[in-house]
Amino acid sequence: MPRPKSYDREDAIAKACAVFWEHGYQALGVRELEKLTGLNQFAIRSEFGGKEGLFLETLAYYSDAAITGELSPMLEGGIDEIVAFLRGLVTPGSMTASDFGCLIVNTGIENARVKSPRLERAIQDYWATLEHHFRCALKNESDWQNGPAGIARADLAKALVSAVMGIHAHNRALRDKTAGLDLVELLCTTLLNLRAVK
Amino acid sequence: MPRPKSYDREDAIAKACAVFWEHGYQALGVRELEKLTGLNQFAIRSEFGGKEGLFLETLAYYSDAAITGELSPMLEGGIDEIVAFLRGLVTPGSMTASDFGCLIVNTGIENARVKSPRLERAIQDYWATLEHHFRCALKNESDWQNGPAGIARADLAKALVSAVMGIHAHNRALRDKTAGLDLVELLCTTLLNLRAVK
DNA sequence: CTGTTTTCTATACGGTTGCATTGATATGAT
DNA sequence: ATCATATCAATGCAACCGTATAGAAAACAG
Repeated sequence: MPRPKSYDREDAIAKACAVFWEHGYQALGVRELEKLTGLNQFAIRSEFGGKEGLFLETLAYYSDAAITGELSPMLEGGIDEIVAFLRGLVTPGSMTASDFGCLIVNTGIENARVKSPRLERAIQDYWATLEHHFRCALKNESDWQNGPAGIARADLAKALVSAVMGIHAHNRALRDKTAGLDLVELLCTTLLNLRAVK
Repeated sequence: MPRPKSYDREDAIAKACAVFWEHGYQALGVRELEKLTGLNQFAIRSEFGGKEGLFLETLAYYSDAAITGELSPMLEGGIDEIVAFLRGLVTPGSMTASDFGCLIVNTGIENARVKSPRLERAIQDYWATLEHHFRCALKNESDWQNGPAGIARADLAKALVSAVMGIHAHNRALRDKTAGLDLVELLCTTLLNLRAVK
């Protein structure tokens, strides 16, 4: 029987997620990664397939947590659920509000250089999923195809995706998890108005 | 008399700006920087004070170009000028529309790790300037302090700053300078509506 | 042509990168 | 107790990092 592993896999990924979130992918060396996660170098290679492999698992872990924990109410909900999600982005204590922004946003900006196809796909999938959730909530809310001000549902969903990126980017740039608050409230007002005049 | 320099200072900064914009700050090595800008390593040290010095001049160059070339109309203009600026962010051919996003946004996300105080200040100054320009244009437009939907002018200006970050981040993440188009149009609609019911 | 000045090219430096290798170590089965 | 197995800590590797230094090269003054 083999020697037992000195780490808990899930726990290690959670720690890796936190440190990649804060420091970024390229900037974080393997040796620093060891110290911060409690993993040893051999484990990073054999268990995760090196630094990029660990990072990919981290992205999946982060995405799953966000989707099941924060996005999912929008699948069955409406504008109220969109509003709740948006407010969560700038609410201290919420999973999606962080001084370090969003791991996916950060990676999307980094990866324009790294150009890893695997990272690329993880990122695009996440944004497609977010857009899908917005679409669902907007569709659930009503049967309008074109809003009162000529706003198409599909376009509004895409616009919200850009806005979410901006809220996260602002939070990180200012190291303040509430930096994007004004955009959040503007969007909430717009969405609630949209329903009022529906 | 000294040996003449083999480079044009302004031209070198413009090239450095382009490559930092595309590849980021940390990710771009000095040797690669040499090749891409035509500068030699000695010049980077003696003329600009090393890699960070060159990058700071690059940030100043980028900021000045954006402020004088794209932001300034908002100082004397109104909502029309804000709309024109926002549309420029996703209009191919515009200086502020790029597959690589925005140098300041990218740096703001990188610098959460780099933690250089000099970079920090350049970034914060830029966003403060952008917010100021939005404020001016909104103030010029009318004398309302609180918009019809309870939107304060100062809050709207801050919201627009977050939105600009999001548009750039989306453009870069998708390597498509029009990715943020839907948010741009949503904001334009909101702004023009705001004026209509003023 | 010589001397002075500044930039140039080339090389060197210590430190870090991600990954690979090696021999010790810890487990349960036999 | 011995063995098989897989993980561990430690070290080595070539490549790169940003910077520093040294000698060659290019300009003009005298």
